[in-house]
Order: sequence, then C-alpha cells, then structure tokens
Amino acid sequence: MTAKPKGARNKRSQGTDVSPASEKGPNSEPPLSLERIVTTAVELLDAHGVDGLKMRQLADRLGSGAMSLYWHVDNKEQVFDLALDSVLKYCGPPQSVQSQDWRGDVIHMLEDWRASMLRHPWSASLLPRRALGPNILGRLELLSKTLSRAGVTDADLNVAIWSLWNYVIGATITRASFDLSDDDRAAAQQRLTGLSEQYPTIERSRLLMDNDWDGAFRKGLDFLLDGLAPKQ
Amino acid sequence: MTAKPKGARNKRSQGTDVSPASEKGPNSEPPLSLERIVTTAVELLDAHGVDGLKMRQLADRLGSGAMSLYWHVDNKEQVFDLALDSVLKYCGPPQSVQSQDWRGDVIHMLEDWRASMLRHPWSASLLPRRALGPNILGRLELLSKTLSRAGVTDADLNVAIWSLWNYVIGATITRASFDLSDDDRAAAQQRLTGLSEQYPTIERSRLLMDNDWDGAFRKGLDFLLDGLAPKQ
DNA sequence: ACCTGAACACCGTTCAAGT
DNA sequence: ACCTGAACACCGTTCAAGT
Repeated sequence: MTAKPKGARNKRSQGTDVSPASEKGPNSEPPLSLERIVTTAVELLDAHGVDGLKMRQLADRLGSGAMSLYWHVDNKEQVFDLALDSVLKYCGPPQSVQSQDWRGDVIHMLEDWRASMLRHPWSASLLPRRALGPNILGRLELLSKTLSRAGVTDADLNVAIWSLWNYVIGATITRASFDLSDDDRAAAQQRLTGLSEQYPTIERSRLLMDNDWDGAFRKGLDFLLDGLAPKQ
Repeated sequence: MTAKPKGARNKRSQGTDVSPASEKGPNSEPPLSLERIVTTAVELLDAHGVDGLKMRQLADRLGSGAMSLYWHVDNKEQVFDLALDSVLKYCGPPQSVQSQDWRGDVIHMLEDWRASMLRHPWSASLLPRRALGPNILGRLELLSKTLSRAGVTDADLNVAIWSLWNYVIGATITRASFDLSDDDRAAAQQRLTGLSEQYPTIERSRLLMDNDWDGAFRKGLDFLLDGLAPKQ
C-alpha cells in the first residue's frame, strides 16, 4: 500500500551508443520505468501470446533483476491492463473539424479499432475481461458523442453502443484466433471433410477456409448501422 | 501414442448405496471415465472459472489419484475442449417438422446458444480459442441449412454465418464478463463518475450500469437478420 | 527511492512402477 | 487395461535486505 509512481515522467536522450535494440546487453540499460515495462510487455505479447508472457522473462528482457518489476507494478494483471490500453489509442479521423459524415466517422473509428487489435492478436480476447482503460473509454465516449449527434436518442444510445461493441469484439476475437492457428484451421477443415455426411452444408461452403474477413466485417457493420441509426 | 479409449462405453447400474453425490468419499467411487471427468470439469469451471480449474483438484474431486486423469486424457487442453463442447448441445426448436418460420428457427437456436453459454460463463471466451467440437459444428450446420433454405445464396452464406457468429460470441463474452464482476463494474462506473469531465456522454448515459442485455441482444440480432437475408 | 536474490507455494506433466 | 506417488520444471509473488 506504499505510494508508487503513476504517470510516465522522465524522457531521456537516446544518443549514447548502446548495443542494438534487439541485443540483451546485461548492463548499460536505462532504468526501469512504467513506459519501458509496458513497451516491452507488448513486444513479448506480440511474440508469444497471452500465455507466453512471463514476469521473469519480461524483467530479463529489460535488463533488470527478476523482482524489480514489482516496485513499479502491483502484479501481472496490471501489466496486462497497461499493455492492453496502450494498444488502443485513437487519433481521430483524417480531417476531423466537426465532420458532417457521422457514419463515416463511426466506421473509421471502428475499423481502426479492429485493425489495432489485429496488429496485436492477444488484445481482443483480453479486452472484455479487463478493466476499461482511458484509451478504450475515449473511444466509447467518441462513439457516444457521434451517435448522439447523429440523432440517436438517449434511450437508444446504450443499446447502440453495446451492439457495436459486441460485434467488433466478436469479429476481432474470432478473426485473431483463426489467424493464430492456420494449421489448426486446415486440420479442422480436413477433419470436417472426413465427416462430410454429418455436416454437408458447411463442408460444401468450406466455412472454415477462404473467407473474406474484412469484407464480411464491413458488411455486417453496415447492416447494424442501418438498423441502429435513423436514415438521414 | 498408445491407444486410448475414445467414446463413452459402459453404462453401469447406480443402485448400490454410496455416499451422497456431494460427498468426497475417499473410496467407493465409480471408476474414472471420460464422461465423469467431463461432468466434474464442468462443475469446477462453473464454480471457479477458467483459471480455477486445476488437474489435481479435478482428480481429487473424482476420488482418484492426481495422475490417473492422464490415462483418459492427453492434457488439460483436451479437458477444456471436451467440457466446452459438452455444454453446447442443441435439441432443436419446439415443434420442428420442416418449420416454415426460418427466421424464428434461427433466432431460437441463437438465443438458446447464448443462454447455454451464459449458464456456464467460462464457455464463451473459450469457444473462439479452441477446436470446434461436434455440438458446435452441429449448430453451424443447422444454421447453414436454415439460411440456405431461406434463400441466402451460397456466395453469401459464409458472410452471413460469420456475422451471426461474431455477434453472438461478442455479446456473450461481454455479458458474461460483466456478470462475473459486479463489484468491478460498479467500481468502474464510480471511477468514471470521478472523471465526468473527460467522458461526459458515457457518464451521463451510465453506459456501464443498468443495461437491458437481453433486449439489446435481440434488437441487434434483428437488424443483422434484416440485412443478411432477403425479406420474404 | 529503487533494486535484488533466496525462498515459498503452486501447478502441469513425465516416468517408472504397481495391480 | 488402469491407476499411483515421487519427482521435475516452471512460475507468480513475498520478504528481508541491500544501495
């Protein structure tokens, strides 16, 4: 329960000639900071997935002793929270000054959200289980404001937001986990072919292969928006 | 790589007077079987969540030595696969003989699917990450067949199925994880209230509380079906 | 204020062995 | 064919201590 540093603070010049970033020099590392911990955690998560993030390995990669992390961070859960939200920052649509195209703005934000999560395939499945960080709250606030301005009533607002949330989360988790396991997917389709008399329809359409995920995502999103918001 | 039993086989009479089912009698347990393992695994998952299932505890609860499980099962992953699919069985709509109401049939199956997963809150988040078992494949086959009969062309079929899948998965995972942590949710809304100048819109609509999840689910589903399938 | 190594509790799984 | 205990490798975290 002792006080701990919260925000990121000191930016230091990077001019000194250290070994290339991919090297694990056992010395001459900059001191630990929340910033460095989160950056490195994201790298490890990208490389090894949710189950592949180990506190010891993370400390090792940062060039510090195994237990030094625990001064900056309460526990592993918090590392997940920070890494997750760090990946969800949104900078807004291209030219944003009170755009008239609310639908375009919504689609831009949601497609960017999905793309950010697909760049870090561990993130989507983590998001529903963790506390909502500032970046994801910022996205929800922006979404609310845009839909509200587009004419969605307060009574319908929460339904609209959660429908879109559900759709984006489901689509991204599914897409990411199918991406993770190409072999598994092929094996599954293979196994399915062996049982083609039990599952003739999905076997015929090759449901588990050859899908236009991006197109399908956009199409379903259009249908939802058609229903959720009044046509202008 | 030695041969192992696959299907469930011997049904044995249960007439002998043993201790009541909730007792952990150290002896007089029936022998291990895939069936018993899966049933007990589901119980433990319901009680303690995904992270709360331990192989030792599972064996203990079954009244057998810690390592006996590994004769019936390859590893913990397989326990997850079996428990997951066991929870997804579908018995079909009420009176099913070639129903004319394809839309009602689809909605019935999807709402039943969602309800089954909500009864076992660990299941939804597991489903996208694991291999597809026979029960979930059966649901997808039925969905394909119904939509196909309703006039969805082969070219549009996969898009339709995945859109619905994404929506159901996203909605259920989100709902289940919010259910799991009532306190956390209240705390989150509380924290949000403290930052109301940063997130005024979602604060005002109390996005994180008081939601009609069932109604929202049904509404979004209707919108999707409107878009995906031709009006009759 | 910041970092560290030793140690603890826990957990999945291998293995050689029992019946 | 089916079950078992001992043992291994691994991992998050506590603690008492260093600078």
